[in-house]
Parts: sequence; structure tokens; C-alpha cells
Amino acid sequence: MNENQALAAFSALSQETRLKITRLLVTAGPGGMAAGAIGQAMDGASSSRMSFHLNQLEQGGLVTSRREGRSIVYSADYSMLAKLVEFLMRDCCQGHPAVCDAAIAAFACGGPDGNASRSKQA
Amino acid sequence: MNENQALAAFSALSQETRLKITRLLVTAGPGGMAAGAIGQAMDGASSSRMSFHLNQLEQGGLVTSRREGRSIVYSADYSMLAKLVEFLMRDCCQGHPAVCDAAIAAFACGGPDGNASRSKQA
DNA sequence: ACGGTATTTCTAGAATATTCGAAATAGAAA
DNA sequence: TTTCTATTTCGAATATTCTAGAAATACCGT
Repeated sequence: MNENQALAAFSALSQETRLKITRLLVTAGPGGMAAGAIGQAMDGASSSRMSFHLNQLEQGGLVTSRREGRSIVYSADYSMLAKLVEFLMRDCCQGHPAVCDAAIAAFACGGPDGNASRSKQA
Repeated sequence: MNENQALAAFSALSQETRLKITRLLVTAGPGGMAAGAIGQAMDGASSSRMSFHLNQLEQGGLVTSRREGRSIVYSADYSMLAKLVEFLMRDCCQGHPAVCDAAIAAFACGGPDGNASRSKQA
């Protein structure tokens, strides 16, 4: 991932509706969701507004789309998201341990599911 | 880190000059750099422009500032950057292995210094 | 072909972001 | 206190982003 791709990705994630859509699509899995269903989940936002934001996310490389019948289905691009996390650690933060080791430790410690499954007990 | 903090941070990083400043300050270390020196490093950008972008970065929580003599010294906030990486993995990507495990593996594999120090040899 | 559903594209307006140069502020030095 | 250096703040111009509604496009069932 180069700088321009990262800028586009950060730009895509810097807007509330789009951040929520991203979360929703990650949760939805590789099967993705139709544009209309995503719009419903976003307080029933207008179709043109959805189209605008979904396009921004696609430009940012965070989601992909495919036509399926009369719907257009959007899915999260997991590999791109992984590359963005990696960019943030390696390129942006220069692999600095105070950022990267700390982030990885916090993630592992809290548990990938947020349930403190590895080192902490409830 | 909550959603609004993350949005502010992504917004701060979604601009070329600011992404470069962030990289520069991470490299500079905890000692940071004076606003003027940062401006020099950014193709000698105007002082008001620097002030604007440094303020955006500070609003985004990515850098902190302190007065030192007649200079104002900016430093990267490593803990905030770590929290942003963690947010991206846990909250945004829901701890999804295809994102988080992949990113951590890629980071570890390429080596924090980008020199393939752990599993690949040159 | 026709009508209905799903989504995008177009047009326009409002809100934000970015940049610049000039003026204001804060501290250091004489 | 005056002057010099470093930086921010202000005011205005331009550019970009976001939103909405209407029209256009694509597919499906009849």
C-alpha cells in the first residue's frame, strides 16, 4: 500500500456514516450486503446518499461491489483493511515499538473479541 | 478511544501534508520538533499553513505541543497512535482474523524495521 | 414490451477544508 | 523598552465534501 492509497483509505474512514458502514460490512462477512439493506441499517438514509458514501469507500479501496440480480452487493475488503493496519504501523508509525508493540499487545491482551480471553480473566 | 476520537484521528491523517508531518514526528522521537523546523521539512510551507495543519493534528489527538523558549515544539503522541491502531483492529474491523491476524503477521514477518528480520533473509 | 424494484448519476446548494498574506501575540536579547 | 524571532490568529478566496431530489439505468417478472 502506497501513500496515496492510504490517504484515500483514511479519508474514507474519516466520516461517521462511512465508518459505520465499514463496521457493518466487516460484520456481515464476505457475502456482503445489498446497498439498500445497508441504507436501511443507516437510519434509512437516502439512496443517493448511500451511493455517494459507498462509492467513497470503494474509491478508498475498503469495499468491493458486485451486481447480484437487481441489487448491488457491497463487501468489506479484508485484505485492504489488513494492509491499512500494516501501513499505519510500518509506514506511518515507522514500526516504532511504542506504537506497534503497544497496539499489538493491547489487542492481544484485550482479546480479538474484546473479551480478555488471553491474559486476563473476568 | 471512542468513535469520535477515531473520526478526528482519521480525518487528521487523511491529508498529505499531515500524514508526512506525522511520520516526521514519529521519527523525531519524544523530543519532537519546533513548528518552524517542521515547516522547513515540508518544502518550506508557510507558517500559517503549518499552524493550521499542526492544529488539526493536535485536535485529532495525534500530536501534542509545548512551548520551549520562543518555539513551540510538537511531538507525536505514541500512545494515541497505538490506540488508533487498536481501534482499527478491534472496533472498526471487529477483531476479524482476516484483518487483524493478517496485519499482525505481515508486520511481524516483514519486520518492524521493514527489513524482513524475522522470517525472511535477503 | 411494460411495470416495478434497486441503484446510480446528475444538478444544485450548503457546509467544511485548505491556502495565503497581513496583523497580532509571546518570548528573548540588546 | 525596543527590536528580533517564532508562531498563531484573522479575513478572504478557492476547492472539496456532503446532502437532497429528480432523472436515468439495469434487471426482473409478467
